Amino acid sequence: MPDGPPKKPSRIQQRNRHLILDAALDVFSAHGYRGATLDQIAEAAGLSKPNILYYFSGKEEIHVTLLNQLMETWLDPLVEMDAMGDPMTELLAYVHRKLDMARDLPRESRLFAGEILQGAPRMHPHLVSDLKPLFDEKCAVIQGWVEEGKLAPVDPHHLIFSIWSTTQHYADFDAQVQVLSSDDPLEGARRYIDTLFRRMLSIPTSTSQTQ
Amino acid sequence: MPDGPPKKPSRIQQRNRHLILDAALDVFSAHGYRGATLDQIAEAAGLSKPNILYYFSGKEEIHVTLLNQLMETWLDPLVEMDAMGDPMTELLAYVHRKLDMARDLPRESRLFAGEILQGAPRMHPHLVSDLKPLFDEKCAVIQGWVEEGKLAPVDPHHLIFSIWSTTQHYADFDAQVQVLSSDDPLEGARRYIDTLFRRMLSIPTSTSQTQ
DNA sequence: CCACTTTTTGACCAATTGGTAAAGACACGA
DNA sequence: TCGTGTCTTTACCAATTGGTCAAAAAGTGG
Repeated sequence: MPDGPPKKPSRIQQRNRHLILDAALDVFSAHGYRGATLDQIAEAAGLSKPNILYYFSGKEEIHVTLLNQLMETWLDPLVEMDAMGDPMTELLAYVHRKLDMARDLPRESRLFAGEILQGAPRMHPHLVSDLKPLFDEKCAVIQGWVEEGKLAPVDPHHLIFSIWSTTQHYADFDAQVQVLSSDDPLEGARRYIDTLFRRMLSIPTSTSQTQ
Repeated sequence: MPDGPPKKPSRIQQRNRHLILDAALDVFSAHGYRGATLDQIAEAAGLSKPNILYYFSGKEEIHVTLLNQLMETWLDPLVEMDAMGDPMTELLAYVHRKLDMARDLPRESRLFAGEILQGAPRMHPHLVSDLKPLFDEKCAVIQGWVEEGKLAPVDPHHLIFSIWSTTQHYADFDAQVQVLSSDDPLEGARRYIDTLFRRMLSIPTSTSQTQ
């Protein structure tokens, strides 16, 4: 059963789909799935509502499309962590890449957070098929580093959880961070988080540690 | 202009208001403010929709009531951190109290997270009037501990942010944590987070540290 | 048992919202 | 210029949803 000619998308299609997805990212990340309306997305995109539905079959397809695109971007920093590199260097570089993402892609971070917060109704399959294998693989890498004595003893699973949570916090809880910070928090965050994981993962130099 | 007799709430009023708020906490934390419907809340509470509106003037009042109640509970662990106690003990006890809350009150954690994620539209005043002063006060306490040499040098603001994010992560991102964990993650989390902040805050024993 | 207050319900409404149908505007190659 | 397929809009639903209202039903004190 042939699929028919795939038909490359026209210039206009590319432009409008991109317009819609960008507008939808704004709206979904600000109000959540249920809180977002097609009218809001249409207005933000500068198109009419039926026109939106000419490019996407419905609200859900827009949301799913965003989530799919996001997954790739989201996993990339972890993918880049190299088992062959220096453990401390690789892990700290990963932390900094995640912090860069919280700074540069806060809408994406909030979209992801909102989806997970509500039980990942649309993303659960992706978590199992894409995230889980990568997560397991990188946990094994870290475990290897620990066993080689290149890192202080640490549970890789929770280490990664804490990297995610501390970095994404600055995007997801921005409203709170803004209230509590006088100057731009991101610079301080960078120094603090670097120190946090450096102290967590450093092998004690010498002397006996208490207990 | 007298306020009239305050009229203590009847037994029935207390019971039904409590039923409604508990049901609303379920629904709001699972679907967010916009995603929740009065019908869902009514069904979860075992009451009819008009009956709900007999006890609360509208959807928003229910939400605001929950948020107000929550604020007290939420700040309590931080309030209990005692400037007179031993710094490391106090901070680690605070971390463990926060982790207890993520375990025992996940609905509350998600309600709070959802509100902040969407820019704290209803809670912003509370953040400024309640959270900010407490936060500043406790930051000063921690700063004092650092200056006394009782803790390793650390930015108190980001330290608290990282305590919040690492602990609440287990409630807010539970859907993700569940996918990635084989056994119950909370026990491992407790050990990991304890170690994380212990290493972060410990004064180096002796010897020179590299760099 | 009776008056009186509190609680509960069924019927209803206006606004919002996701989505459709069909006609019209537009682009573009022959 | 014309015709054909692409894109856009206008007008319109049906369902959902927050909320109202008046009347019925339960409590409650005397």
